[in-house]
Amino acid sequence: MAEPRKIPKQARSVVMVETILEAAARILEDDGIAQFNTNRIAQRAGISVGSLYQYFPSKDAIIAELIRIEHVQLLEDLKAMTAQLGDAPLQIAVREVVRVGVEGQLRRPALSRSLDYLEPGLSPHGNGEAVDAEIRALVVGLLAPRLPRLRGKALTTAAADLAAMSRGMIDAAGFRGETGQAPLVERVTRAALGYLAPWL
Amino acid sequence: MAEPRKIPKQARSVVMVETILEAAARILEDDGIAQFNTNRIAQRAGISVGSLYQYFPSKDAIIAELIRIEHVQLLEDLKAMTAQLGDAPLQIAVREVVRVGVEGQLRRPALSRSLDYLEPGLSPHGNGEAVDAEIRALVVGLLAPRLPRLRGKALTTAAADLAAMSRGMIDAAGFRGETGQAPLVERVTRAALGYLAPWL
DNA sequence: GCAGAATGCGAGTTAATGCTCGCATTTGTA
DNA sequence: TACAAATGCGAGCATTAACTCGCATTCTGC
Repeated sequence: MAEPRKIPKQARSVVMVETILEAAARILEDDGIAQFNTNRIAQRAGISVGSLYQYFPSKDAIIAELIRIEHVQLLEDLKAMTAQLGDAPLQIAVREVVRVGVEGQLRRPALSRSLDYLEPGLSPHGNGEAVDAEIRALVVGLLAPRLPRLRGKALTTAAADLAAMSRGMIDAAGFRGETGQAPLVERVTRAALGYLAPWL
Repeated sequence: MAEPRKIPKQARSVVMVETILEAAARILEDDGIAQFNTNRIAQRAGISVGSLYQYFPSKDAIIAELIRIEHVQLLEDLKAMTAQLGDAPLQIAVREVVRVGVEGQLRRPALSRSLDYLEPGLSPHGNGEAVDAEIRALVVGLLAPRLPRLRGKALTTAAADLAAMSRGMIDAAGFRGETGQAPLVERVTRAALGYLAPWL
């Protein structure tokens, strides 16, 4: 999974990259992982496979880029939320993190679920790792000052557990067709706070 | 995904079915989903593709059977546990359900994760649905008498949420290489009880 | 307007893989 | 032993899909 062969310089090629990614996303949403192939992406995008391979070295690179974009979006949303948070207590902080997560995953539920399922299949050390590390660090940064007794390995484990349980519940809810966000935020928040209770 | 063409009648063919399933499981564990194909399964099982297709009508049928076996095992473990449970309080009941789930998923963590990942890709209405319904009913049957105020839609949603959060956390723990079960059981139980707290 | 760079094309190549089919071998039964 | 049913085989067919490559078109700077 090397870099794209060409880096878009002209406006039309920038548009093309966006068109490819949006077509890929729609195929994951509408047709599912099994139908996700480069020929179909090109067709849906209204371009040729050749053009696709000008900007993405492989099919996996397209998936990786979709995941990266989603994670970057999540990171930005989390940063914006954190800025508003001040020194709010743990209950509020956790609820806000969960809310940002739910909003992000339910924006395009089928797409998010597909990407969650595809993620572990990608090459272990993509360049999206940096973004993920930043997300983990941000969550740890929210928990640590509010739970002084939670530190060391338990702290990173907690961040991983909270992420895993949220993702699991949100994916399942999206799969069941749940669209209302508020009740889901409440449920996930309860579970998360229950998890963290011993350190409160 | 129809029934197998032939139903094993002689001992050797029963052995063959088991050999095929075990080979398929090992490929999922050792080589990953990408390498999971019928030719490789036959090779690893030391039999021919033709023989494989005598007993499984398609590749998906093999996956479905692996999932079904795992779910049947889970159901039996849950039943055995329930029989021992008596009228233990909610905290104990939840911990025991979680423990059975953790033990089941961490018995062969990589396999369970692969199957979790493959499950949604299968044809929607496989015959494994009956087992799943029984599992859900059993969990509901454990929760309902201990949480009288939890009923109706909230009850089934709770069962689904608890399953999703457990699976998410356990899969992630397995992925990180966590092998000790007791700490994981504790963490998942805390989250589950936190989720259920409003109805206590 | 022109040259060259950038972009775009899509038929074709190549490899992987799900699955079939006609035949060979083994097993159960009389 | 004789026979049929059950089981087993694996070369090969058919399809799918990732990816290439030589050529056509469009844009940019001078």
